[in-house]
Amino acid sequence: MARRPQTNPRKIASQKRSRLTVDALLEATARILVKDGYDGASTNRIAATAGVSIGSLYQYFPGKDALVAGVIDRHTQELMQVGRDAFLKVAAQPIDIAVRELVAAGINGHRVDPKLHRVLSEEIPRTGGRGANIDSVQQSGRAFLRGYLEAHRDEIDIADPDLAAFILVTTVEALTHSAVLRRPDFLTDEKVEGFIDEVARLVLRYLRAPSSRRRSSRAGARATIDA
Amino acid sequence: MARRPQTNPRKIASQKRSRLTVDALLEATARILVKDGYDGASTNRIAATAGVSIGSLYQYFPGKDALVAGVIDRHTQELMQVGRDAFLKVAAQPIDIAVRELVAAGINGHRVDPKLHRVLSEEIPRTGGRGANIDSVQQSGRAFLRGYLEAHRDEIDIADPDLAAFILVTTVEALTHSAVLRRPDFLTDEKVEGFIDEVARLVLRYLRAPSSRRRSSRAGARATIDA
Amino acid sequence: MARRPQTNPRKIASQKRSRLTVDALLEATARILVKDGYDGASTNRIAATAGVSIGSLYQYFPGKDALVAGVIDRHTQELMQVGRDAFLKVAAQPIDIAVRELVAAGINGHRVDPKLHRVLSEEIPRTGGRGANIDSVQQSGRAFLRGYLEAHRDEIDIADPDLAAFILVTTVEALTHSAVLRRPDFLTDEKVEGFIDEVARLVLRYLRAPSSRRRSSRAGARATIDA
Amino acid sequence: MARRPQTNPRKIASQKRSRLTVDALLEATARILVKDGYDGASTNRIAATAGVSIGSLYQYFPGKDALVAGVIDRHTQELMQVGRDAFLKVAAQPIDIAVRELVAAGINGHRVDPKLHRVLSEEIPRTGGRGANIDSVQQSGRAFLRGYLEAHRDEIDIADPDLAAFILVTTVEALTHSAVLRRPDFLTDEKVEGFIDEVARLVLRYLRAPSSRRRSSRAGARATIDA
DNA sequence: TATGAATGAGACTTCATTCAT
DNA sequence: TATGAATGAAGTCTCATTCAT
Repeated sequence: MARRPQTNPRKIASQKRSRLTVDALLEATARILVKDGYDGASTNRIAATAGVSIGSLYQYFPGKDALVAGVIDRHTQELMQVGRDAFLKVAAQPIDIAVRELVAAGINGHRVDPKLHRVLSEEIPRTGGRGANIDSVQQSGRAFLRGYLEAHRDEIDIADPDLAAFILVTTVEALTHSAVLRRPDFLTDEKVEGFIDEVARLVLRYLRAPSSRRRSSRAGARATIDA
Repeated sequence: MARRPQTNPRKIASQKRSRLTVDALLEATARILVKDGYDGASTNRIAATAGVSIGSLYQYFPGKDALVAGVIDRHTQELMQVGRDAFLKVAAQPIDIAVRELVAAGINGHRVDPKLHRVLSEEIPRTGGRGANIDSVQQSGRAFLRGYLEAHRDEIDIADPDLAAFILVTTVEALTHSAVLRRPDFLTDEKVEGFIDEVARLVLRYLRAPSSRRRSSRAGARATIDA
Repeated sequence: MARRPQTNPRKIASQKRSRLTVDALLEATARILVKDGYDGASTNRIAATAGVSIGSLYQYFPGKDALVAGVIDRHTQELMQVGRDAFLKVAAQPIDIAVRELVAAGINGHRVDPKLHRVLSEEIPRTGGRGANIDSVQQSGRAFLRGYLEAHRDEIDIADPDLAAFILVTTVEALTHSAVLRRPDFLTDEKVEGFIDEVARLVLRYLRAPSSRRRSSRAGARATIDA
Repeated sequence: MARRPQTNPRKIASQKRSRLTVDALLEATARILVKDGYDGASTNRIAATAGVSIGSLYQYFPGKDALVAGVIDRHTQELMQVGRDAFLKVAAQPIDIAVRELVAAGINGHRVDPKLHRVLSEEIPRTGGRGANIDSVQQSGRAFLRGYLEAHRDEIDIADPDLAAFILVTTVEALTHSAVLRRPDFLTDEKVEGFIDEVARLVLRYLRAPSSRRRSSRAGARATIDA
């Protein structure tokens, strides 16, 4: 009697609902993480903030760590997108242009959600190993960079691209990260260009073959640094 | 006559006992921190590991954070000692020599107790601001480095020593730290020299005035790098 | 059709469960308070006695004091009910009748749960001010009494009804309280009437205008006291 | 050699010292009790406040309760002294004079150290029974009063002196106590006389034989109340 | 599938008391 | 006799997780 044949739509509806619930939970987790840190984020609070019952939370996530991992994943995806875009953009550019662009991308990456980034990178690692982890961003960056360096190997003076990629990614990451956390004054509108220049200089001088004294870049604005 | 007043010795005796208790607690805290991270370190467990009653723990430390702060302090002292020694040693050396030495010191610093260092630098910031903190090591390094750079300013091509000090300390710290944690293969006996060379190269090329093309030391095997 | 939405019943069911838990906790608190006093009442013990987990206790009460306050509230409600009833009953009665009735009510009030009453009035004030408190019973009694006195002001010789109400309520409360605690012999069946007479005498002589020598009721056996 | 034969003085000295230590401890206990209540009074804190080591505290008192009992004793002695003095003073006085004096004494008793009195009478009883207890003051008062009533039995209209003594002592104690704690406005300089009058009136009307309409008192000041 | 009451291990902390020195 | 470091039972409370409805 009166069985509405809406099984399929219903399913879709519930799938949509699931998605919404999951999103709400991740959103709530991120918000709380930012506001009160890892320890402030209790599952009960996350559920409440998401407007979801604690029971439902456990229906979608096996536990607290899974929620945090989910947030890390989301954040990581965004950062990697920023990185990917930057590398795509500079793939064909000479190194002096490219380096500036990539350093700027590093800073921009840290602007996606700096507070969340701080919590995620400083408070999470915890008892080690398990779960998603922000390091994957660096791994991805390293891979892209190695590709770029190999493609431009005639412009640079590097023996071991693997080592160089490690050094550069680590360096740029650390400098932008550290600046965001400890020297935000370096990133004010009027000083940020100087900061980028300096970091780019560090990188360019490192990469550039001593002989290959500039020649490539088309003297664009400040893009050419007296390295 | 000649009855030496035993008041003082007695006091010293108890002071010694206190000292032992405190040391045992810090030692236990460090050990647990290394083994199970910040969250694994409960005051009960610390007391038990130290072979001390929980009451005694609270006689000397107002809580868990105070213990961790104590451990950070101890570790920080050691690191700063390594740094101080290195700077003293190279104060009068030309930059190419100095840089290698300092980079090596950076790595050595990370060898003091790498696991503890990891925990301390990755898991602690937590609830934020308060208390001792490993950043002070970098601050101290920055100060020393600024001093060195200013003393050797004719050898280098740096506009803003403050910025340069920030960049270099952050960079070297990050590279050695990252290598210890993520690329221990770079630090094996047969490869560590290559790693040091590469980092030194990064630093030297950054610092060196483009014109001041080497002239100083040619001595010391690999000490001079073709930067 | 006709599927009664079970949402509501379910909710009611859980509300019932909550109510049971809360009641069990208050009951346990009262029992322990009576048996071992305020300090004997730990949250753990209360939870255990109530057959409830400590977690549930904290779900409903923010802490020990809240439980005690809950017990006080319950007890207070009962006492005030006794008082209200008594005042209602005597509102239109002449003072000699009324006074006896009210004194009897005072004693009855103390019979509701004398041991609990003792603990509540002697051990609770503690850390002071905050929370429910047994004083409110006296306040309420004072208010009622002031009303009665004003309504019967032609029968009595009182200048300041506020002061008189304070004096009478305090006096009757103290006498019944003290008798319960320290002279239970005054309250045995064969002596209690004498005790009530005596207290009523104290009150009546105090209230009665020296001139208004009885005239009212002569009825009710011992109800009229030769005051 | 050179043994100073001061055994005796030394003993006295140490006895004196003991006395001082005990006093300091009781003093400290009282002070802390007043300032932070029973729960704020920890043995460690008492010892510290007294400038005595915790070990010494236990040399003189078997535990915390003993200290509190000591304080109660001291306070009790003072109160009883006030009571004794008052009864001595009025032993030969007619009741209207005597009652006023005694009520005043009740209030004065509460002025000895009201805060301490509050703590002692409201926070101490605890798990019951054991130790000194402020009730003894009332017992003593009851005894004195019974004596007075018997000596003046021709002035009064009381059947059972035991019951009357109980009623009066309880009443006066409760009224002064309650006024101190809850209606300090009744005890301001300009209102206290009115309060005493009213309480005296309560008492006198209760005691006085209906026929023995004043005659005794020598119309002293306000001493004669229109009862 | 959703709900939220219930659970209980375990974290942190205090404090009366003991005892070696 | 004094000292104060040490003890540890006991208390308060939180929070990840389960499970009956």
